[in-house]
Amino acid sequence: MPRYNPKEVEPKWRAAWAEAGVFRAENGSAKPKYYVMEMFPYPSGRLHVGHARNYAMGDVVARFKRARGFNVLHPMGWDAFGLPAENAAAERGIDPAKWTYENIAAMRGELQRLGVSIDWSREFATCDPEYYGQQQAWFLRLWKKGLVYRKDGLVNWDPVDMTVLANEQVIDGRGWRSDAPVERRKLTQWFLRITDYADELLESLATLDRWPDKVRLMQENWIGRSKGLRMTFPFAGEGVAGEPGVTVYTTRPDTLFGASFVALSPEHPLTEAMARGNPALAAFVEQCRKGGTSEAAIETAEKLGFDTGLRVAHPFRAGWTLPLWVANFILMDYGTGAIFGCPAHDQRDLDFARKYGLPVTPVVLPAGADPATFAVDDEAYVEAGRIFNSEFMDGMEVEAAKVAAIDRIEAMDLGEGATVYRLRDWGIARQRGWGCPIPVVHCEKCGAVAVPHDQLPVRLPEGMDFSRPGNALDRHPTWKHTTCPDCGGSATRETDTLDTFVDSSWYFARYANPGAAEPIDKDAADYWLPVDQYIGGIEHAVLHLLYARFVTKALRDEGMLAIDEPFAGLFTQGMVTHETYRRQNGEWVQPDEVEIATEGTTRRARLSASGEVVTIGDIEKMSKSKRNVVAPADLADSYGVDAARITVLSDSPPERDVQWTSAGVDGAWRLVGRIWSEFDAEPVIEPPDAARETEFRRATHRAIKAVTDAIEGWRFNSAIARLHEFVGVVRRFPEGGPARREALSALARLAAPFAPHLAEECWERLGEEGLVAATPWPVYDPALAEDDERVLPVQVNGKRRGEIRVRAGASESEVEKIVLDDPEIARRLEGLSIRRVIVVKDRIVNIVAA
RNA sequence: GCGGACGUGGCGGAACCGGUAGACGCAGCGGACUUAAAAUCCGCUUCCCUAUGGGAGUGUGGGUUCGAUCCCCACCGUCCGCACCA
Repeated sequence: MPRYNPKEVEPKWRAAWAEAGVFRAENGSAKPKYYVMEMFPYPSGRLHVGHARNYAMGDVVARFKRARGFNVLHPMGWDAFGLPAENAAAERGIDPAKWTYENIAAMRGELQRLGVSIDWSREFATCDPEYYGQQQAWFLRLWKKGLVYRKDGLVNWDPVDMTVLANEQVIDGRGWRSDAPVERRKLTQWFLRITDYADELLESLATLDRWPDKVRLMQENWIGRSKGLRMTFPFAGEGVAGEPGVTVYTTRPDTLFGASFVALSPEHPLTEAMARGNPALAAFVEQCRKGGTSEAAIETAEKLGFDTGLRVAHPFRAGWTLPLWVANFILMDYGTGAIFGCPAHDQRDLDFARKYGLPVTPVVLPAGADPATFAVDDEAYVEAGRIFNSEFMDGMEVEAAKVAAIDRIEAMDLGEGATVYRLRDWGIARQRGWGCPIPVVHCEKCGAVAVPHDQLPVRLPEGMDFSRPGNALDRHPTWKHTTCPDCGGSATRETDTLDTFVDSSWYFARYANPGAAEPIDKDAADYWLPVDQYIGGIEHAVLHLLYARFVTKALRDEGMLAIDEPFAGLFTQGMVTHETYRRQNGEWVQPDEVEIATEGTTRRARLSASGEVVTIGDIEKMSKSKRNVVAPADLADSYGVDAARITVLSDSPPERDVQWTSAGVDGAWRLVGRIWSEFDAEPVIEPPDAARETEFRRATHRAIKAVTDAIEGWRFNSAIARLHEFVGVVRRFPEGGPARREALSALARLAAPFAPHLAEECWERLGEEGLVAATPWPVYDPALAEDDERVLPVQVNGKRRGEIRVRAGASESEVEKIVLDDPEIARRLEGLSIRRVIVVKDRIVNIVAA
């Protein structure tokens, strides 16, 4: 009996699939559509097992849905702009486009080798001019509409990558890619008005019922809507020329009578105005700016303040004035960049007030506290209670008092109820050469002018110089010099390019018809969208998934899409992690270059080649930069693609992170061999035995049900466990006959989403027509999948004391009689009197006795 | 600090609605086949004890229930997100 030889079998079936075109999605088919996609990869050059796991998952779903009769769209593309290509260009002096397309070719080959059932006819890369030209087209439409704008402002500057970052790309004060501390810089920037959609982005999260709660919650927190009061404290006495007062935002207008100061952000325009004539204040502002961004400075969080000497008037009591401070803890980015401080009911204000000796007046009384003696010491009281010390609000609950305060301020014309968001507009310009050019020309006379539609795409030039840091597009000798589309005079092109998150914010719509002359083929998109199942990493919970939702809504309002949300279902798969290894000189080292020795409880790592000791670092997500990658190709070389696919899917539930170990591959390889040997075996000729046939058929139908349910519930690891069991069953019934044929037919089809090549080979050996990939999923007979006899455990006082056999569906009284007649149970009940017998149909019996 | 998730054998994990805890795999042990090994196949494998039986057991301590890995409360631990957000 020859062993299964994946090296011969696998390429044969991939060729057969390609020839038959079984994975081609048909626009407008009469079948129900199903759109499943994984987040497209950055073409780093090589697939690692994390990719393999991700795409294998999507492929299981795609193959399963296809077998269930759906017209499946399972596309693939490349998120191809970005810094690694520039870095490669800088290091090796090669063209980033060449580097990128070579990587794409290599990774496409690896993905194809994995046997993922992708419609390759729809493939594109975001660096294809045909793609980014269409992106430029819709970008200009949004500009025309006012959703794109330019603004001078403080931006997050990554000093290592030498580019601007969006707020979403700053993690703990550091660049999301470079990990370098982010600086604040003043720059003219391009923005997308995502805040126009803040409410809808928040509200429609509720419609995403097939998204993980965690992701919805993270987006909710990121948008950070809060309701409160925006109001102005007029200057009392001397003020700032031309300014009526200080406008603050608060969510606690109920505590206005507890106010003891008003404070401005160091970056507030009023602060800047005052600092011009006040060197001490200017020095304070400078001091705040210095410490402001570093992680350590935020952690220690010492409250610093500067008393401007000015005073503002409290709105509710004539003659009551509050001092105006500048304080380092007030963010210019949030609310109005100014607050009123109520130390008794806000911890931060309390810390500040204690430090600078400002009054602390409680105005919210906890239930049961004595208004005469209640005081706040070092801990602000932030819970519910009744308002006191507050004139017209006295006796109200907090929520009622908020309404009353807002009403009063509105009546006085000093402010109004307001909603404020944490979400900021999306800064989309990057000072990089390898990105989608912003299709705008700057003319001295006409200003910023859109490039006319018939001149799109604005293509990147060849021969950019990446050998120095900074924007290679900007310093290209000729590219930016052009003429103004309006007046024909000399003009320069915009040399900023778009954030790569723009590229990935609409690609799912382009797959519907990637050759369309418009950005989005409306008919095709109406047919395919929304994506039924999107699969990707949790790290994109806010960034990519928020941007894609926003762009979808913006394009919908342009009439380019008919959907409100791009992704009806989202699955966030776990990451594949691995230890990291680092040489003494700081270079990262790949796991396959390292040997690990265990001495007692300590583990030491050395380079296999030289014996040099390397440091064992943290367990992290596999990434090219840390070099802690394991290539699926190595697994596939030794065990075949199917075993590799089973390995990455079998050990852990899909949503969980897994620390990579090659241990599982032996089990996967055995499964492949065991399945094959059943198809390869000569059937044993035995006289028919009706009881055995029935038993076998029951097991087959149970297996079909179990595997089907597991796939539908995204329990791929359990589905594979059920396959293991089913092969064991098939093995115990070697006699040839209809039941065996039924079992083998089912086995091949159940295995197909996981081990598609093996399944085809088995299908052929069975003598079936056509490809498994184009064959309907097996259907189980419920009557066979359910046993007609049940083994019920019998408990006495909750402890298992025996079991009985009854027919399925036996009534309570029937079961009770059988239990009480059972001699073994009777022995257990000796000397006890039965209080109660609980029978759960087809499940369990519990006798309560004392 | 705020919000969330998770905690089950030597290991990865299973248990879908509150109903036999540990499916399936890995590793380990024993056996078959073999001159031998590999491969393959079969069996055992939560822990403890005075062992054809009994007891304990799903991070810890309580609670609800006939019955809790599952629900509730408190605590411990791990991980993730946000964080001077007014």
